[in-house]
Amino acid sequence: MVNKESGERMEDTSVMDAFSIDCVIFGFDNGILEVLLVQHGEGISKGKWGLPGGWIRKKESVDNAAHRLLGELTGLDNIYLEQLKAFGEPDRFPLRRVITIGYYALLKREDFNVKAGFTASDAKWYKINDIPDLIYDHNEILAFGLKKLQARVLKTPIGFNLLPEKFTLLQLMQLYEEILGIEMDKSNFRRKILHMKLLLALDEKQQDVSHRAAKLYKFDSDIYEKLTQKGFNFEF
Amino acid sequence: MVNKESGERMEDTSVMDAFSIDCVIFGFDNGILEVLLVQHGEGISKGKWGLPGGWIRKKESVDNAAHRLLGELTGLDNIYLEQLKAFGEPDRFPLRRVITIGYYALLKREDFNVKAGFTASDAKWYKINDIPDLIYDHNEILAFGLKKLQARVLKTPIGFNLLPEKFTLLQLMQLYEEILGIEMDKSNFRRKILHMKLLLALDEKQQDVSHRAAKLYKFDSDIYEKLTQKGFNFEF
DNA sequence: ACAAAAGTGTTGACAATACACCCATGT
DNA sequence: ACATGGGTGTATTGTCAACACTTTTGT
Repeated sequence: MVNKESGERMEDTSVMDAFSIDCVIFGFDNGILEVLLVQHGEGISKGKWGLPGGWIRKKESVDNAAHRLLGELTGLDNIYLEQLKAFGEPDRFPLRRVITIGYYALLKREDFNVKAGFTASDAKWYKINDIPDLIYDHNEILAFGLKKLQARVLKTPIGFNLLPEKFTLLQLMQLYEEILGIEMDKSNFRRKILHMKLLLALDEKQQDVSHRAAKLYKFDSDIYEKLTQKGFNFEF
Repeated sequence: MVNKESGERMEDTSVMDAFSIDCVIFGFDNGILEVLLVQHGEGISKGKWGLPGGWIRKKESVDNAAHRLLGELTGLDNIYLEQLKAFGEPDRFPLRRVITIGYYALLKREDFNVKAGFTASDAKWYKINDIPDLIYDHNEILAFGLKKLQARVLKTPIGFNLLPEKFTLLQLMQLYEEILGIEMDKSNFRRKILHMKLLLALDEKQQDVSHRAAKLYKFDSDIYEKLTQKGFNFEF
Protein backbone atom coordinates (compact mmCIF):
# COMPACT_ATOMS: atom_id res chain seq x y z
CA MET A 1 0.00 0.00 0.00
CA VAL A 2 2.89 2.30 0.70
CA ASN A 3 4.13 1.96 -2.79
CA LYS A 4 5.73 4.57 -4.91
CA GLU A 5 4.63 5.22 -8.45
CA SER A 6 3.10 1.82 -9.03
CA GLY A 7 0.31 3.43 -10.99
CA GLU A 8 -3.36 2.98 -10.33
CA ARG A 9 -3.70 -0.36 -8.62
CA MET A 10 -7.11 -1.86 -7.91
CA GLU A 11 -9.54 1.03 -7.45
CA ASP A 12 -7.91 4.30 -6.62
CA THR A 13 -6.61 3.70 -3.15
CA SER A 14 -2.98 4.02 -4.13
CA VAL A 15 -1.09 6.55 -2.09
CA MET A 16 1.69 9.07 -2.47
CA ASP A 17 4.69 8.07 -0.43
CA ALA A 18 6.21 11.53 -0.15
CA PHE A 19 3.68 13.02 2.23
CA SER A 20 1.77 11.78 5.16
CA ILE A 21 -0.79 13.09 7.59
CA ASP A 22 -0.50 13.17 11.35
CA CYS A 23 -3.30 14.22 13.59
CA VAL A 24 -3.42 15.54 17.13
CA ILE A 25 -6.76 14.34 18.44
CA PHE A 26 -7.92 16.15 21.55
CA GLY A 27 -10.47 14.84 24.01
CA PHE A 28 -11.74 16.14 27.33
CA ASP A 29 -12.49 13.74 30.12
CA ASN A 30 -13.12 14.38 33.79
CA GLY A 31 -11.74 17.88 33.58
CA ILE A 32 -8.55 16.76 31.88
CA LEU A 33 -7.42 17.50 28.35
CA GLU A 34 -6.17 14.37 26.63
CA VAL A 35 -4.63 13.32 23.33
CA LEU A 36 -5.24 10.07 21.49
CA LEU A 37 -2.01 8.23 20.69
CA VAL A 38 -1.38 4.98 18.84
CA GLN A 39 1.30 2.39 19.37
CA HIS A 40 3.34 1.38 16.37
CA GLY A 41 3.56 -2.33 15.88
CA GLU A 42 6.11 -2.67 13.10
CA GLY A 43 9.57 -1.58 12.12
CA ILE A 44 12.16 0.40 14.00
CA SER A 45 9.65 2.35 16.02
CA LYS A 46 8.00 -0.78 17.40
CA GLY A 47 6.48 -0.19 20.79
CA LYS A 48 6.79 3.57 20.67
CA TRP A 49 3.77 5.81 20.70
CA GLY A 50 2.94 8.39 18.10
CA LEU A 51 0.18 10.47 16.61
CA PRO A 52 -2.35 8.65 14.48
CA GLY A 53 -1.80 9.27 10.81
CA GLY A 54 -1.52 7.75 7.40
CA TRP A 55 -0.95 8.32 3.73
CA ILE A 56 -2.65 10.51 1.20
CA ARG A 57 -4.25 8.86 -1.79
CA LYS A 58 -3.44 10.08 -5.25
CA LYS A 59 -6.96 11.15 -6.00
CA GLU A 60 -8.02 12.77 -2.76
CA SER A 61 -7.34 16.18 -1.33
CA VAL A 62 -5.23 16.53 1.75
CA ASP A 63 -8.23 17.59 3.80
CA ASN A 64 -10.20 14.60 2.59
CA ALA A 65 -7.37 12.29 3.48
CA ALA A 66 -7.33 13.66 7.01
CA HIS A 67 -11.07 13.15 7.35
CA ARG A 68 -10.86 9.66 5.92
CA LEU A 69 -8.05 8.60 8.24
CA LEU A 70 -9.86 10.02 11.22
CA GLY A 71 -12.96 8.11 10.21
CA GLU A 72 -11.01 4.88 9.83
CA LEU A 73 -9.65 5.29 13.32
CA THR A 74 -12.73 6.41 15.18
CA GLY A 75 -15.68 5.36 13.06
CA LEU A 76 -16.94 8.94 13.16
CA ASP A 77 -17.41 11.55 10.55
CA ASN A 78 -18.25 15.21 11.13
CA ILE A 79 -15.33 15.59 13.46
CA TYR A 80 -13.97 19.07 13.96
CA LEU A 81 -10.70 19.09 12.05
CA GLU A 82 -8.28 21.78 11.05
CA GLN A 83 -4.89 21.80 9.44
CA LEU A 84 -1.93 22.94 11.52
CA LYS A 85 0.84 23.18 8.95
CA ALA A 86 3.37 21.09 7.05
CA PHE A 87 6.37 19.72 8.93
CA GLY A 88 9.31 19.30 6.63
CA GLU A 89 12.71 18.71 8.19
CA PRO A 90 14.63 16.56 5.71
CA ASP A 91 15.48 13.87 8.26
CA ARG A 92 12.27 13.82 10.25
CA PHE A 93 11.32 10.42 8.87
CA PRO A 94 14.16 7.90 9.02
CA LEU A 95 13.49 5.77 5.94
CA ARG A 96 13.11 8.40 3.26
CA ARG A 97 12.11 11.99 2.71
CA VAL A 98 8.54 12.46 3.88
CA ILE A 99 6.81 15.74 4.56
CA THR A 100 3.91 15.38 6.92
CA ILE A 101 0.92 17.62 7.17
CA GLY A 102 -0.27 18.09 10.71
CA TYR A 103 -3.91 18.37 11.72
CA TYR A 104 -5.72 18.69 14.97
CA ALA A 105 -9.15 17.33 15.76
CA LEU A 106 -11.59 17.83 18.60
CA LEU A 107 -13.99 15.12 19.60
CA LYS A 108 -16.59 14.44 22.20
CA ARG A 109 -15.50 11.54 24.34
CA GLU A 110 -19.08 10.29 24.55
CA ASP A 111 -19.11 9.61 20.81
CA PHE A 112 -15.84 7.84 20.71
CA ASN A 113 -14.58 4.30 20.46
CA VAL A 114 -11.46 3.15 18.66
CA LYS A 115 -11.78 1.03 15.57
CA ALA A 116 -9.60 -1.97 15.05
CA GLY A 117 -7.09 -2.44 12.24
CA PHE A 118 -5.39 0.68 11.04
CA THR A 119 -1.62 0.90 10.98
CA ALA A 120 -1.49 0.90 14.76
CA SER A 121 -1.76 -2.02 17.11
CA ASP A 122 -3.20 -0.09 19.98
CA ALA A 123 -4.66 3.29 20.86
CA LYS A 124 -4.84 5.10 24.15
CA TRP A 125 -5.69 8.49 25.61
CA TYR A 126 -2.84 10.34 27.28
CA LYS A 127 -3.23 13.31 29.60
CA ILE A 128 -1.79 16.47 28.11
CA ASN A 129 0.65 16.85 30.98
CA ASP A 130 1.78 13.27 30.73
CA ILE A 131 2.81 12.76 27.12
CA PRO A 132 5.63 10.26 26.56
CA ASP A 133 8.46 10.53 24.07
CA LEU A 134 6.89 10.08 20.67
CA ILE A 135 8.28 8.87 17.38
CA TYR A 136 9.83 11.19 14.80
CA ASP A 137 8.87 14.82 15.34
CA HIS A 138 5.49 14.01 16.82
CA ASN A 139 6.16 15.80 20.10
CA GLU A 140 6.77 18.95 18.11
CA ILE A 141 3.57 18.51 16.15
CA LEU A 142 1.64 17.91 19.34
CA ALA A 143 3.05 21.03 20.98
CA PHE A 144 2.20 23.07 17.90
CA GLY A 145 -1.32 21.67 17.96
CA LEU A 146 -1.81 22.60 21.59
CA LYS A 147 -0.68 26.16 20.96
CA LYS A 148 -3.05 26.40 18.03
CA LEU A 149 -5.92 25.09 20.12
CA GLN A 150 -5.16 27.59 22.86
CA ALA A 151 -5.15 30.46 20.42
CA ARG A 152 -8.22 29.27 18.57
CA VAL A 153 -10.39 28.68 21.58
CA LEU A 154 -10.11 32.36 22.49
CA LYS A 155 -11.37 33.47 19.13
CA THR A 156 -14.02 31.00 18.06
CA PRO A 157 -16.43 28.78 19.95
CA ILE A 158 -14.77 25.49 19.04
CA GLY A 159 -14.44 24.34 22.63
CA PHE A 160 -17.95 22.93 22.48
CA ASN A 161 -16.66 20.17 20.22
CA LEU A 162 -14.93 18.71 23.25
CA LEU A 163 -17.97 18.73 25.51
CA PRO A 164 -21.10 16.56 25.56
CA GLU A 165 -24.22 17.96 23.90
CA LYS A 166 -25.49 19.15 27.26
CA PHE A 167 -23.15 20.68 29.76
CA THR A 168 -23.07 22.96 32.76
CA LEU A 169 -21.44 26.35 32.84
CA LEU A 170 -18.84 25.08 35.27
CA GLN A 171 -17.86 22.25 32.94
CA LEU A 172 -17.40 24.80 30.20
CA MET A 173 -15.30 26.97 32.43
CA GLN A 174 -13.15 24.05 33.52
CA LEU A 175 -12.59 23.24 29.87
CA TYR A 176 -11.20 26.71 29.32
CA GLU A 177 -9.13 26.52 32.46
CA GLU A 178 -7.65 23.23 31.38
CA ILE A 179 -6.90 24.22 27.80
CA LEU A 180 -5.41 27.56 28.71
CA GLY A 181 -3.76 26.43 31.90
CA ILE A 182 -5.20 29.28 33.94
CA GLU A 183 -7.72 29.79 36.74
CA MET A 184 -10.89 31.72 36.22
CA ASP A 185 -13.48 33.39 38.37
CA LYS A 186 -16.74 31.48 38.37
CA SER A 187 -18.92 34.53 38.63
CA ASN A 188 -17.21 36.53 35.94
CA PHE A 189 -17.13 33.58 33.59
CA ARG A 190 -20.87 33.13 33.94
CA ARG A 191 -21.57 36.74 33.19
CA LYS A 192 -19.26 36.81 30.24
CA ILE A 193 -20.51 33.70 28.52
CA LEU A 194 -24.18 34.34 29.19
CA HIS A 195 -23.83 37.90 28.02
CA MET A 196 -22.88 36.59 24.59
CA LYS A 197 -26.32 34.98 24.31
CA LEU A 198 -24.70 32.09 22.55
CA LEU A 199 -25.94 29.29 24.74
CA LEU A 200 -29.35 27.72 24.82
CA ALA A 201 -30.57 27.18 28.38
CA LEU A 202 -32.33 23.84 28.64
CA ASP A 203 -35.18 22.88 30.94
CA GLU A 204 -32.99 20.18 32.39
CA LYS A 205 -30.69 19.78 35.33
CA GLN A 206 -27.83 17.50 36.20
CA GLN A 207 -28.75 14.08 37.51
CA ASP A 208 -27.15 12.04 40.27
CA VAL A 209 -24.79 14.64 41.60
CA SER A 210 -24.10 14.94 45.30
CA HIS A 211 -24.78 18.64 45.44
CA ARG A 212 -27.18 21.13 44.01
CA ALA A 213 -27.88 20.17 40.43
CA ALA A 214 -26.78 22.70 37.85
CA LYS A 215 -28.75 23.84 34.87
CA LEU A 216 -27.74 22.30 31.56
CA TYR A 217 -26.98 24.34 28.48
CA LYS A 218 -26.26 23.52 24.91
CA PHE A 219 -24.36 25.29 22.19
CA ASP A 220 -26.64 26.06 19.33
CA SER A 221 -24.73 26.62 16.12
CA ASP A 222 -27.81 28.20 14.55
CA ILE A 223 -27.60 30.97 17.11
CA TYR A 224 -23.93 31.31 16.44
CA GLU A 225 -24.52 31.62 12.71
CA LYS A 226 -27.11 34.33 13.21
CA LEU A 227 -24.88 36.24 15.58
CA THR A 228 -21.86 36.09 13.30
CA GLN A 229 -23.92 37.39 10.42
CA LYS A 230 -24.78 40.42 12.51
CA GLY A 231 -21.10 41.12 12.98
CA PHE A 232 -20.86 39.35 16.31
CA ASN A 233 -17.40 38.29 17.38
CA PHE A 234 -16.62 35.55 19.84
CA GLU A 235 -13.87 37.10 21.94
CA PHE A 236 -12.71 35.58 25.10
CA MET B 1 16.11 20.03 -12.56
CA VAL B 2 12.57 19.07 -11.80
CA ASN B 3 13.45 15.44 -11.97
CA LYS B 4 12.05 12.63 -9.92
CA GLU B 5 14.27 10.08 -8.22
CA SER B 6 17.27 10.68 -10.42
CA GLY B 7 19.56 10.30 -7.47
CA GLU B 8 22.16 12.81 -6.39
CA ARG B 9 23.10 14.69 -9.50
CA MET B 10 25.89 17.24 -9.36
CA GLU B 11 25.95 18.67 -5.84
CA ASP B 12 22.72 18.29 -3.97
CA THR B 13 20.43 20.69 -5.73
CA SER B 14 18.06 18.01 -6.97
CA VAL B 15 14.48 18.66 -6.02
CA MET B 16 11.37 16.75 -5.08
CA ASP B 17 8.68 17.10 -7.70
CA ALA B 18 5.74 16.32 -5.48
CA PHE B 19 5.74 19.48 -3.41
CA SER B 20 6.39 23.08 -4.13
CA ILE B 21 6.49 26.33 -2.26
CA ASP B 22 4.48 29.44 -3.01
CA CYS B 23 4.97 32.68 -1.20
CA VAL B 24 2.75 35.69 -0.63
CA ILE B 25 5.18 38.59 -0.36
CA PHE B 26 3.68 41.69 1.18
CA GLY B 27 5.02 45.19 0.79
CA PHE B 28 3.74 48.58 1.90
CA ASP B 29 4.17 51.58 -0.33
CA ASN B 30 2.57 54.98 -0.13
CA GLY B 31 -0.05 53.82 2.29
CA ILE B 32 -1.03 50.85 0.16
CA LEU B 33 -0.56 47.18 0.91
CA GLU B 34 0.86 45.34 -2.08
CA VAL B 35 1.80 41.82 -3.11
CA LEU B 36 4.70 40.82 -5.32
CA LEU B 37 3.60 38.68 -8.26
CA VAL B 38 5.59 37.05 -11.03
CA GLN B 39 4.63 36.41 -14.61
CA HIS B 40 5.03 32.91 -15.93
CA GLY B 41 6.91 32.71 -19.19
CA GLU B 42 6.48 29.09 -20.16
CA GLY B 43 3.87 26.43 -20.63
CA ILE B 44 0.13 26.61 -20.42
CA SER B 45 0.09 29.41 -17.93
CA LYS B 46 2.17 31.70 -20.11
CA GLY B 47 1.44 35.33 -19.50
CA LYS B 48 -0.58 34.71 -16.36
CA TRP B 49 0.52 36.05 -13.02
CA GLY B 50 1.11 33.97 -9.95
CA LEU B 51 2.83 33.88 -6.61
CA PRO B 52 6.58 33.44 -6.63
CA GLY B 53 7.61 29.95 -5.66
CA GLY B 54 9.74 26.97 -6.49
CA TRP B 55 10.76 23.46 -5.61
CA ILE B 56 12.12 21.92 -2.47
CA ARG B 57 15.52 20.27 -2.62
CA LYS B 58 15.91 16.76 -1.32
CA LYS B 59 18.32 17.76 1.39
CA GLU B 60 16.82 20.94 2.70
CA SER B 61 13.97 21.56 5.09
CA VAL B 62 10.80 23.17 3.86
CA ASP B 63 11.53 26.35 5.80
CA ASN B 64 15.02 26.51 4.36
CA ALA B 65 13.65 26.09 0.87
CA ALA B 66 11.30 28.99 1.40
CA HIS B 67 14.13 31.20 2.63
CA ARG B 68 16.36 30.14 -0.24
CA LEU B 69 13.72 30.85 -2.88
CA LEU B 70 12.98 34.22 -1.35
CA GLY B 71 16.66 35.03 -1.40
CA GLU B 72 16.97 34.01 -5.04
CA LEU B 73 14.12 36.32 -5.95
CA THR B 74 15.00 39.37 -3.89
CA GLY B 75 18.68 39.09 -3.05
CA LEU B 76 17.78 39.52 0.61
CA ASP B 77 18.08 37.27 3.57
CA ASN B 78 16.64 37.89 7.03
CA ILE B 79 13.21 38.43 5.58
CA TYR B 80 10.27 37.87 7.89
CA LEU B 81 8.76 34.61 6.72
CA GLU B 82 6.13 32.29 8.13
CA GLN B 83 4.38 29.22 6.87
CA LEU B 84 0.68 29.46 6.10
CA LYS B 85 -0.28 25.84 5.50
CA ALA B 86 -0.24 23.14 2.84
CA PHE B 87 -2.64 23.41 -0.07
CA GLY B 88 -3.53 20.00 -1.38
CA GLU B 89 -6.46 19.73 -3.76
CA PRO B 90 -5.67 16.82 -6.09
CA ASP B 91 -6.16 18.84 -9.26
CA ARG B 92 -4.71 22.15 -8.16
CA PHE B 93 -1.70 21.69 -10.41
CA PRO B 94 -2.62 20.62 -13.95
CA LEU B 95 0.35 18.45 -14.94
CA ARG B 96 0.61 16.12 -11.98
CA ARG B 97 -0.15 15.84 -8.31
CA VAL B 98 1.69 18.58 -6.46
CA ILE B 99 1.03 19.74 -2.94
CA THR B 100 2.23 23.24 -2.33
CA ILE B 101 3.23 24.75 0.96
CA GLY B 102 2.22 28.36 1.28
CA TYR B 103 4.27 31.01 3.03
CA TYR B 104 3.94 34.70 3.55
CA ALA B 105 6.74 37.20 3.81
CA LEU B 106 6.96 40.82 4.86
CA LEU B 107 9.56 43.12 3.43
CA LYS B 108 10.59 46.72 3.55
CA ARG B 109 10.21 48.28 0.14
CA GLU B 110 13.33 50.37 0.68
CA ASP B 111 15.44 47.19 0.79
CA PHE B 112 13.93 45.63 -2.24
CA ASN B 113 14.85 45.07 -5.83
CA VAL B 114 13.99 42.05 -7.95
CA LYS B 115 16.73 39.71 -9.05
CA ALA B 116 16.78 38.37 -12.56
CA GLY B 117 16.48 34.76 -13.59
CA PHE B 118 14.21 32.65 -11.44
CA THR B 119 11.37 30.71 -13.01
CA ALA B 120 9.53 33.92 -13.79
CA SER B 121 10.06 36.33 -16.64
CA ASP B 122 8.86 39.36 -14.77
CA ALA B 123 7.88 40.55 -11.33
CA LYS B 124 5.58 43.33 -10.27
CA TRP B 125 3.86 44.74 -7.21
CA TYR B 126 0.08 44.61 -7.22
CA LYS B 127 -2.17 46.55 -4.89
CA ILE B 128 -4.05 44.30 -2.53
CA ASN B 129 -7.39 45.52 -3.86
CA ASP B 130 -6.36 45.06 -7.45
CA ILE B 131 -5.16 41.47 -7.71
CA PRO B 132 -5.74 39.81 -11.09
CA ASP B 133 -6.80 36.23 -11.74
CA LEU B 134 -3.81 34.11 -10.79
CA ILE B 135 -2.69 30.66 -11.88
CA TYR B 136 -3.77 27.48 -10.13
CA ASP B 137 -5.09 28.12 -6.61
CA HIS B 138 -2.89 31.14 -6.01
CA ASN B 139 -5.81 33.47 -5.36
CA GLU B 140 -6.86 31.19 -2.55
CA ILE B 141 -3.36 31.10 -1.10
CA LEU B 142 -3.15 34.88 -1.30
CA ALA B 143 -6.48 35.31 0.46
CA PHE B 144 -5.40 32.91 3.17
CA GLY B 145 -2.16 34.81 3.58
CA LEU B 146 -3.95 38.11 3.95
CA LYS B 147 -6.22 36.69 6.63
CA LYS B 148 -3.21 35.33 8.48
CA LEU B 149 -1.44 38.67 8.27
CA GLN B 150 -4.51 40.44 9.61
CA ALA B 151 -4.77 38.08 12.54
CA ARG B 152 -1.06 38.12 13.26
CA VAL B 153 -0.61 41.83 13.19
CA LEU B 154 -3.02 42.16 16.10
CA LYS B 155 -1.03 39.79 18.25
CA THR B 156 2.62 40.42 17.52
CA PRO B 157 4.57 43.44 16.35
CA ILE B 158 5.37 42.14 12.90
CA GLY B 159 3.97 45.18 11.10
CA PHE B 160 7.30 46.91 11.51
CA ASN B 161 8.77 44.57 8.94
CA LEU B 162 6.79 46.44 6.32
CA LEU B 163 7.92 49.91 7.34
CA PRO B 164 11.22 51.75 6.88
CA GLU B 165 13.59 51.78 9.83
CA LYS B 166 12.34 55.20 10.86
CA PHE B 167 8.67 56.03 10.67
CA THR B 168 6.08 58.36 12.09
CA LEU B 169 3.21 57.27 14.25
CA LEU B 170 0.77 58.19 11.53
CA GLN B 171 2.53 55.96 9.03
CA LEU B 172 2.29 53.13 11.50
CA MET B 173 -1.38 53.80 12.02
CA GLN B 174 -2.03 53.92 8.31
CA LEU B 175 -0.30 50.56 7.98
CA TYR B 176 -2.73 49.08 10.46
CA GLU B 177 -5.66 50.76 8.78
CA GLU B 178 -4.62 49.38 5.41
CA ILE B 179 -3.95 45.84 6.57
CA LEU B 180 -7.09 45.58 8.63
CA GLY B 181 -9.26 47.59 6.28
CA ILE B 182 -10.57 49.81 9.05
CA GLU B 183 -10.33 53.43 10.15
CA MET B 184 -8.71 54.38 13.40
CA ASP B 185 -8.66 57.39 15.65
CA LYS B 186 -5.36 59.20 15.55
CA SER B 187 -5.44 60.20 19.18
CA ASN B 188 -6.37 56.82 20.54
CA PHE B 189 -3.83 55.06 18.38
CA ARG B 190 -1.05 57.29 19.69
CA ARG B 191 -1.93 56.67 23.28
CA LYS B 192 -2.23 52.95 22.78
CA ILE B 193 1.03 52.40 20.96
CA LEU B 194 3.08 54.78 23.12
CA HIS B 195 1.65 53.26 26.24
CA MET B 196 3.29 49.95 25.29
CA LYS B 197 6.71 51.60 25.51
CA LEU B 198 7.76 49.54 22.56
CA LEU B 199 8.97 52.31 20.33
CA LEU B 200 12.16 54.26 20.52
CA ALA B 201 11.60 57.98 19.99
CA LEU B 202 14.37 59.42 17.86
CA ASP B 203 15.75 62.94 17.93
CA GLU B 204 14.77 63.32 14.33
CA LYS B 205 11.89 64.71 12.39
CA GLN B 206 10.49 64.22 8.95
CA GLN B 207 12.17 66.21 6.18
CA ASP B 208 10.68 67.99 3.22
CA VAL B 209 7.05 67.69 4.11
CA SER B 210 4.68 70.52 3.43
CA HIS B 211 3.26 70.58 6.91
CA ARG B 212 4.45 70.27 10.46
CA ALA B 213 7.16 67.62 10.56
CA ALA B 214 6.40 64.59 12.70
CA LYS B 215 8.74 62.93 15.12
CA LEU B 216 10.36 59.74 13.89
CA TYR B 217 10.32 56.51 15.83
CA LYS B 218 11.93 53.17 15.41
CA PHE B 219 10.99 49.70 16.54
CA ASP B 220 13.67 48.34 18.78
CA SER B 221 13.53 44.57 18.94
CA ASP B 222 15.78 44.61 22.03
CA ILE B 223 13.05 46.44 23.90
CA TYR B 224 10.53 43.97 22.60
CA GLU B 225 12.60 41.02 23.80
CA LYS B 226 12.92 42.50 27.27
CA LEU B 227 9.24 43.23 27.48
CA THR B 228 8.19 39.77 26.33
CA GLN B 229 10.45 38.20 28.93
CA LYS B 230 8.57 40.12 31.59
CA GLY B 231 5.34 38.59 30.39
CA PHE B 232 4.43 41.52 28.19
CA ASN B 233 1.89 40.81 25.52
CA PHE B 234 1.46 42.81 22.33
CA GLU B 235 -2.28 43.10 22.05
CA PHE B 236 -3.88 45.43 19.64
C1' DA C 1 -3.96 83.77 6.28
C1' DC C 2 -4.75 79.23 5.24
C1' DA C 3 -4.17 74.30 4.70
C1' DA C 4 -2.68 70.14 6.48
C1' DA C 5 -1.05 67.28 9.53
C1' DA C 6 1.08 66.91 14.44
C1' DG C 7 -0.04 66.36 18.88
C1' DT C 8 -2.86 66.99 23.67
C1' DG C 9 -6.80 66.67 26.79
C1' DT C 10 -11.44 65.40 28.41
C1' DT C 11 -15.36 62.77 28.78
C1' DG C 12 -18.77 59.04 29.26
C1' DA C 13 -19.81 54.28 28.41
C1' DC C 14 -18.70 49.93 29.20
C1' DA C 15 -16.02 45.79 30.51
C1' DA C 16 -12.80 43.28 33.61
C1' DT C 17 -11.72 41.99 38.23
C1' DA C 18 -12.15 40.86 42.95
C1' DC C 19 -14.80 39.32 46.37
C1' DA C 20 -18.84 38.69 49.48
C1' DC C 21 -22.68 36.15 50.02
C1' DC C 22 -26.93 33.21 49.63
C1' DC C 23 -29.09 28.72 47.65
C1' DA C 24 -29.99 23.77 46.94
C1' DT C 25 -28.96 19.05 47.69
C1' DG C 26 -26.82 14.59 49.08
C1' DT C 27 -24.48 12.31 53.04
C1' DA D 1 -24.88 19.99 60.30
C1' DC D 2 -21.86 20.38 56.76
C1' DA D 3 -19.58 19.90 52.46
C1' DT D 4 -19.91 20.91 47.71
C1' DG D 5 -20.80 23.16 44.03
C1' DG D 6 -24.72 26.41 42.00
C1' DG D 7 -25.87 30.92 41.43
C1' DT D 8 -26.40 36.31 42.47
C1' DG D 9 -24.90 40.99 43.55
C1' DT D 10 -21.79 44.87 43.83
C1' DA D 11 -18.04 48.14 44.09
C1' DT D 12 -13.80 49.42 42.00
C1' DT D 13 -10.78 49.92 38.51
C1' DG D 14 -9.30 50.28 33.96
C1' DT D 15 -9.86 50.53 29.00
C1' DC D 16 -11.96 52.20 24.73
C1' DA D 17 -14.00 55.31 21.63
C1' DA D 18 -15.56 59.91 20.35
C1' DC D 19 -14.35 64.32 19.67
C1' DA D 20 -12.87 69.03 20.64
C1' DC D 21 -8.99 71.58 20.75
C1' DT D 22 -4.12 73.59 20.25
C1' DT D 23 0.47 73.60 17.80
C1' DT D 24 3.69 73.70 14.05
C1' DT D 25 5.20 74.41 9.44
C1' DG D 26 5.09 75.19 4.30
C1' DT D 27 2.84 77.84 0.68
